[in-house]
Amino acid sequence: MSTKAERTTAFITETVASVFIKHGYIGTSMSDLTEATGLTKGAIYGNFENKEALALSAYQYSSNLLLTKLDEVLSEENNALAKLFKLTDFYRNYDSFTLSMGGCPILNTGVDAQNNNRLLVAANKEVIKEVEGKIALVLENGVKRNELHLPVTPLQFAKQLFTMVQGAIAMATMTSDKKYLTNTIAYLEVLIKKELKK
Amino acid sequence: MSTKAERTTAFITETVASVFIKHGYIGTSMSDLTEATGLTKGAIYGNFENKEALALSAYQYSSNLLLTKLDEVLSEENNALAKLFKLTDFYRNYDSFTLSMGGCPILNTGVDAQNNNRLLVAANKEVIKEVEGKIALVLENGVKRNELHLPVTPLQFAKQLFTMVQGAIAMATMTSDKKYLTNTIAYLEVLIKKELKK
DNA sequence: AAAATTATATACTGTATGGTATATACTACA
DNA sequence: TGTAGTATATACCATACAGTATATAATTTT
Repeated sequence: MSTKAERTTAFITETVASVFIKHGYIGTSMSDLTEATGLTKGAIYGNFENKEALALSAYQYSSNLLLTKLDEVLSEENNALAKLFKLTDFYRNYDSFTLSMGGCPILNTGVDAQNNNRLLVAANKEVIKEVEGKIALVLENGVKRNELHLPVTPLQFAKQLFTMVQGAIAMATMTSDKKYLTNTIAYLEVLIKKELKK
Repeated sequence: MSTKAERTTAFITETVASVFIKHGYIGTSMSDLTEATGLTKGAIYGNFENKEALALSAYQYSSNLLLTKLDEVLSEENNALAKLFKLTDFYRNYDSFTLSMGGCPILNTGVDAQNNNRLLVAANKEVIKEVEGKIALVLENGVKRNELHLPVTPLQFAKQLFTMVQGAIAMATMTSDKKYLTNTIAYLEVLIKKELKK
């Protein structure tokens, strides 16, 4: 079993993750973090070197939740097309998935940190690559197993798909209107049926 | 001609606009603004009630640059389809258009202000509506003049189009990779030819 | 259970923050 | 050109910021 200290470190990371996503790196103050955790600065600085290290740890925790969930969603089915529809299903209600996270970690961190924190930007780029890679892998295996055909390379199609999803997330976030998500997902499902189905 | 004071007010607004878009509302300090303008706090607070009023004025200036440009782009041609291709042409190099603005005012302000400034969020929602309205109007007139046909309502198609564009902007911004823009625009141009062309 | 170790709380840095009161410099009109 | 009015600069608030030194409390290990 883990030591008390390790559990405290994890507790801080998990607790502040949504605060950083909500208010951004600069927008989050140390007092926001002591308030959220119920701990003091001494406790926080005893577990993390500084605010930036904590923000990075928090981002890794949040993005990992997303990446793990995607793995889970994409492993529910065997057929590539079925996997893709599980994926669209997941993103149709992405707003409720990200509610407890404080928003979409990729979008919020990616935009907020752009001109403020290079480490977070770099980490976010890596996560985007991973997501695209997961989708591309599904497509690639689908082609190999002759379950679908693609108009472009797997990675290219994955990028295009994720771009549309991310656009829907951005619009839904900015307007507080879930319809952007539902409509885009509906469009994507038609697109998958039309373009990929053999 | 305008008075010196009016010109100073305009100068401050125009100068700080990109700073606010780059660093966000909270991420922008008064000293950032005095540095950018070369003026002192006395000058700034003599022209604006507070930081929030200045940020709002700056956002209105930035978003107006975009809205005006869109009007310009959409008035270059008469035919609806030609107008749409002028629009995709514009967004293909949107990154260079927004370079001097400090980024995309809609995306950056929309995401940054989400949990920090209600006024900016409201203003941004309004701008999104206006952009969608402009695109929808082109589509609507195109249908009326029998220049194209639509699978859905003009506003619905406009929203879907803008969502994809905004997704490309978000991805290009977060990854510093322009290909998201060029590829999405290429996709949209094919889509317009396939779906709307009579 | 006691001692050694580690983790957290308290109290405190120096600096930066948004904002203001007032003095000084400039502008615009007579 | 002189002067009233206005705009900007300076000097200053009180507060909040990230971060630290040290004291106290809790946890391990023996």
